[in-house]
Amino acid sequence: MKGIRQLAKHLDISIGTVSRALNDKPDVNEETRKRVLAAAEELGYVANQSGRSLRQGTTNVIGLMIESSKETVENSDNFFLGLTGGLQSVLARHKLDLVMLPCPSDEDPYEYLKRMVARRVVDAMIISATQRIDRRIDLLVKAKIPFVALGRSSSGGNYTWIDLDFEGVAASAVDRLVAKGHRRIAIAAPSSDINLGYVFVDAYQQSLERHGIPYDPKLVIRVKSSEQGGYQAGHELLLLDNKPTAIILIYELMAIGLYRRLVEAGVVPGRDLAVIGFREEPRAKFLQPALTCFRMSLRDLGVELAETLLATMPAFAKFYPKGARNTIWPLELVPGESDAFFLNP
Amino acid sequence: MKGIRQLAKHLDISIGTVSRALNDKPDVNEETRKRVLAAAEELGYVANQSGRSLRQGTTNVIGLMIESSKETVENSDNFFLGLTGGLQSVLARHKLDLVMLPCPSDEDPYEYLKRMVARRVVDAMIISATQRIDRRIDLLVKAKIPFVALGRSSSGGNYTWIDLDFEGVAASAVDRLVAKGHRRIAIAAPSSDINLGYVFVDAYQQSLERHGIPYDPKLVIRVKSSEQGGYQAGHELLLLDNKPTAIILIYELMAIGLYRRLVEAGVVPGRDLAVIGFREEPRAKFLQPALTCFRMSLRDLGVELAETLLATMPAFAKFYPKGARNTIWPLELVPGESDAFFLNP
DNA sequence: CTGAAAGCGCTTACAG
DNA sequence: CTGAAAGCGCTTACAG
Repeated sequence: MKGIRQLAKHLDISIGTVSRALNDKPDVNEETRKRVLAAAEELGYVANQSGRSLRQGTTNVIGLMIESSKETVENSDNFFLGLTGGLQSVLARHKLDLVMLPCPSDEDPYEYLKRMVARRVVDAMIISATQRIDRRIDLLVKAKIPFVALGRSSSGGNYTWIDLDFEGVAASAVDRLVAKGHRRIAIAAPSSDINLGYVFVDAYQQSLERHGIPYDPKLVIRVKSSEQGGYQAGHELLLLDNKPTAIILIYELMAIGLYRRLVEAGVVPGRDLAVIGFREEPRAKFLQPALTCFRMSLRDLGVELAETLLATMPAFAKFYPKGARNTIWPLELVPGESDAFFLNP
Repeated sequence: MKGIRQLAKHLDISIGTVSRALNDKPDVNEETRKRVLAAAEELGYVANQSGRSLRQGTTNVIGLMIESSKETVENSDNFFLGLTGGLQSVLARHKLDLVMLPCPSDEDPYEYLKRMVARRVVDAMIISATQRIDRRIDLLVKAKIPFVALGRSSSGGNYTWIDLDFEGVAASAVDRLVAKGHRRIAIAAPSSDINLGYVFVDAYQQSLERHGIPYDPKLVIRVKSSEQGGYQAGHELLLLDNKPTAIILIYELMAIGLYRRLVEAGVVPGRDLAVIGFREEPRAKFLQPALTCFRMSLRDLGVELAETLLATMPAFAKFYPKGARNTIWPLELVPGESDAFFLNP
């Protein structure tokens, strides 16, 4: 089976009718439609996507751009794979397919995205790991490609995004620690220019202020968002003159490295130092003592991302009356033992 | 900037010349080529992929199919993301792009692949997690789509694959344990129909035989390929009447769950029970005592996969004289402490 | 309800 | 070296 032409010839009808039957258009004789569908199934005919795309001006493919830097590969969990389930469950309603576009680590993400967008391989894009200044957003806005960003940014003006509730996490963590008597609370923040670092540190600062605790820049420890970064954070923390009694982590895998460094130094998390981790993570689950952290559903986030994205696409907006919007995605506290103790005054 | 037509008009030359200049064809005036490239860069013109694909009959896209079952999402590490670096470094030589195609968990992988193949969204495919009987392979062979499978299978006859050296791992693990005095060696094997399970158990059996150790089916513990599976394996091992003194794991994350169950039972890995894990994994690195396991480079495997795939593609075979082939990918033993003790006779 | 035809944006023989 | 034209495989007004 080659193309629609052969299928039409085989059925002895025109290609127009075959196309209409296959695409569920009205005004096709039911009998004819059945014959066409049966023959297509039998001969394994499926319309060539390039032909469709060219004619329709739409690819019916949604791209999820992922950055596969060495750091991401070694340290990220399956964050993106976790999103795909929710994304696909929504996209499937509209017969849209999801493809993941891994940006090569030696290619500039901006150039990569530009190329993908210009070639029109997808109808819309999901980007993530937004930077404080992120030219990708300006690019997408300017190219008028529907998109949603997982993460806020200073770039792009009024674009559509969903972001995790870093403010809520920071406030909740600080409140919890202060309630247990902590006043010197450190934070491990990313050394990169990723936007969430700014948001998190700001929120941390404001939370301290609410409790009348002076902000000490020495307690903001800048490290890589990785297990190694967590180890490094532990290391630097131990070198501080006026040691903090608690630390809040901004990235899930940091906890593993941090615990490791603390154990080496004979410091017991949850007894000598209070630790609050970020996102609950299968890999960090077995840490002893159990890590206090925050829970969210990647699947639900995927659903929200997809529905928000579709709301920005002219062809689907009507199904999503909530419209393109900006959403702060909540996380739920999961109390553990890593911050259970009360500080003696 | 819309299409090649506008670009040509802007330059006041024909679209044919524009196309030839952009595609590095010979017989284009150097001056003209420069003008075209400059104008394309300036106006941000990149050829529409659908138009190219339709005309050329090739998409210049390679698909990497990944299955995103709940189990994979929660437990697999970034195995696939780890491959992309190596894959892309080879594909970039030929201006081929890599897309990851995540099969929705509620869709049959066979149907998903069939749809992707029929729509001609990719020129060639990489599949993985091959089953003992895997209809996807028959499908790809029949459809004459170039492909390479990461994993052997009984299906498909003489197809192109790369697979890990499970035989070598099993032999090396058994030899090592026997040398330390072990005679009752258990193995945690996958409960699914994935082909590597068969290969691994067979190799384990043969290795025992070489040492004249009788095969005891009770020592083959079938569990899920996950951290939880490892926990379960530990649990079942502890219930055995005639307990093994050693266990070989077939999946990297099992070690974490196994350790957890052993610790609960007061059984110390590396003292009371010898443990040999499978692939070295960042997440399992911090296990105490350090896990004896096997190392491989995902990046190098990605390179090998890409080069093998290209050898199966008529347009690129000439660059890869080694041709389409079947490769057993070696792993290197990384000695740890988890099996360091000698068994008292 | 169906068919004939146009045209989506490209690349590529072919002619000059 | 360049231009004019055909045609890749579809979908979709348009005519009947």
